This record gives sequence, structure tokens and C-alpha cells, in this order.
Amino acid sequence: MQEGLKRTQEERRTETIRALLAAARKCFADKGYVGTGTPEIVAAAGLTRGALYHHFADKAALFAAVVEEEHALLAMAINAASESEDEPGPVKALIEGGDAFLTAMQDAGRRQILLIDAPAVLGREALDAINARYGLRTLIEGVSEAINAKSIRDLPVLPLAHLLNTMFDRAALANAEELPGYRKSIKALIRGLKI
Amino acid sequence: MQEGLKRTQEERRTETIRALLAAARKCFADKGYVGTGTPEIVAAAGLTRGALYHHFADKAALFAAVVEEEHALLAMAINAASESEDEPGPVKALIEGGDAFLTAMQDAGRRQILLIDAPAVLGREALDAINARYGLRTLIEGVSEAINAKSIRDLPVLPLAHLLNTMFDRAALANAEELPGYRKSIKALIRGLKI
DNA sequence: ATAAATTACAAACTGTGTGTATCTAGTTTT
DNA sequence: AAAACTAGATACACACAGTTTGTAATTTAT
Repeated sequence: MQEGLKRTQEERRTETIRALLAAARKCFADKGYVGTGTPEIVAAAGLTRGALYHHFADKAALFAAVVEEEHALLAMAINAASESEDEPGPVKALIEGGDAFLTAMQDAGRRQILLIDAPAVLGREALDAINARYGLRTLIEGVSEAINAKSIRDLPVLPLAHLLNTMFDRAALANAEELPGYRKSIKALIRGLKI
Repeated sequence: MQEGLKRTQEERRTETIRALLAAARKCFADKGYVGTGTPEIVAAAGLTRGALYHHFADKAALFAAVVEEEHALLAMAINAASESEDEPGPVKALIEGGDAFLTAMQDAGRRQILLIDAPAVLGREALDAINARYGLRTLIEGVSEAINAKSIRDLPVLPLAHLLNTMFDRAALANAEELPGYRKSIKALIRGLKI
């Protein structure tokens, strides 16, 4: 009698999906979306393409799931970094949150997935929808707080938040030696909003 | 005796390339890079794939040529808009240049090519290299002037220019009703750099 | 001027990858 | 225990990218 062979459907399902996501994450991170084929992914997961297309509509849907997962991990990393902070002012919170983001983004695979491929594969709309549930959400809250506290000028919240978000994304793509210059410039741009 | 049949090689060559670029520009603009196949492009150009692969290394090289051309057109449009201006201050020049950019970017196809597909297809490096010869170049000059004139704070030129560039790109992707909010926010961010 | 060489392009071929349809094994429900 | 359903493997069809081969036109060399 072998143990663990009689798995419930839910167990099979979740375990298979988990294996697919893990394999896909690694492939997409290493070789990009177009550079990785579904045969490669399922081989790395020890499955066949049948399993993939049973659980995901298509390759893009699998990628979207990876993006979602990666966003969640990113958000966790950022939250963990800014956990033990004692309440700073809203402007300082924005800057420190951005720094935490840049630190969490020092991973080539993460950059490839979230910043290079995701916009083109999922499209702005879909990506913003995902983003709005993670990093962008806290950024919007932060901007909103800063404006309500009259710490920065009164500007349209969503556009400003999107612009800051975009700047952080761009800074995350800078190579290591350029990064300090980007941090400094972003800091100056945010501080310039102070009333 | 039929006229115009005896074309020189240079004429054939340039005319064929022109036809390919025009057809490719339209296809890429309408259906995106992955959404358009090379058979579709050459059919629209009244040629065959043989011609395409004779003049371009691969599909990505054709796309790169389209991007280059589009950047040149964009730069022309912006220059034309800011032609009759009497010398404004460096900060105002930055803001007005950005406005001209946003206006010139009100073309869905242009946005698809330059902002959606180009980063993923060509990669940041290659795209920046092209960009550096067009819009980004003038932006760097503008930032540099503003700093030298002590109109804005002393910050690393390239990172700041890239950040501004990225903000304008993001604003260009906003839909029409959001655009004013983006313009206003960008204006405030730039003005905040003033000394 | 004519032959050789080069260039422009077409047509056919090959490989690879996506998505689908079919089929089997295992699980849950009745 | 049988029927219904789910998970997943195998096989298939199609499309597209890139290459190879072939042909017509132009340029260069003799």
C-alpha cells in the first residue's frame, strides 16, 4: 500500500497548478514570455501540455496568473520592509515606500515579468487592474493621505499616483550604478510637491 | 516601350523597403506586433516574404525600422509645434515640449508601436538607444539647460531626464478624459524642481 | 557588346509552437 | 456498484518564423 497516492481532486488540482505556476515563473523570469514555450514549461513541471490547457485558457492566462502571484509576493516584501516603521509623515512614507519597492525589485526575473513582458502581453488595462489590487493601491492611498493632510499640493490623485508608479517602475529598470541617481531624482520630485 | 519599368537597383530597393515599412507600420499599429504575421504584412505591401527577409534580418528588425521611422515622425511633429515659439525659460520649455509630445501622441497606432510593443520587442537597451537619438535627446538637453541656468535643482541629468520621459510616456497612454489631470500633475512635478 | 557576377525577389521547405480534440485513468456522487 | 464528472495524457491541425533554393533583373568586367 503506497501512501499519498489517493489524492482528492482538490489536492491534485492545486498541486498541479502550483507546479505549473512555479515552472512558468522560472521560465518566464529566465527567458521572457516569447522566449519560453509551453512544452518547456510543462517539462519543467513534470507534466504535459494537456494539464496546462486543462487549468488555463491559454499561455497568456498562465502568464497572467504568474504576474498576479508575483505582485502578491512583491507586496509582501514591501510590507515586510516597512513594517517596523514608526509612523512617518505622508511624504516620507511615500519616499520610503518607493525605496522599499526599488529594493524588492532588485531581481532580474521579477523585472522581466512585471516590467518588461506584462505590459505588452496583458495590455495596460488588464495590468492596471491587477496592479490596482497591489502596489498601486497603497500608492494611491499614500498620495491621497498626503493630499488630505495638506502635505503636498492638491492634485488629481489617480494621475499623480500613476505617474509616481511609472517613475518607480522606470527606476527599477536602471542598472545598479544608475540607481542612486534615480532615487535622488525621485526624492526631489516628490519633495517638490510639498506645500 | 513601357515607361518606368527599367528601374535601377537602388530604386527597386528603396521602393520595396518603403512599401514594406508602410505596410508594416499599418499592421503593427492596428493589431500589435504579435497580432500581425509576416504573411499579412507582405500581402499588404504586394510582395512576398522573400523580399522581407532579403532586406531585414527578421521580423524584429523590420519592427525596429518602423520604430525608428515613427520616432523621426514624432520628433518632426514636436519640432513643428514648438517652432514659432519665442524663447521661453528652460522650465517652461520643458513643460511646453511635454505638451507637444502629448499632443503628437494622440494616435492609437503610434502609442501601440512606441509605448506598448517597442519596450518588449526591442528591449529597454535597444529602445533607449533609438530614443536617445530623438525625443530623449532633446529632453536631456532641456534638463541640462535648466540645471545649468540654475532654474531647477541640481540633480543627475540622465536619471531625471529618463524619469520625465517615462512620465510623459505614461501620460500619453491615459485616455482622453484623464489626460488633463496628467498634464496638471506633470506640470506640478516639474515646477516643484524649481529653485 | 557580351559574359560573369551580383542583387532583388519569389516559391518551396522545415521546424517549432500554439491551441484543440480525443481518449484514458482516477475521483466523486447517487 | 454504476453513472457522472474531473484530471491529465496523447494525438492532431494549423499558423508562422526563418532558411534554402531558384529565377529574373541589373550592374560590372572583359
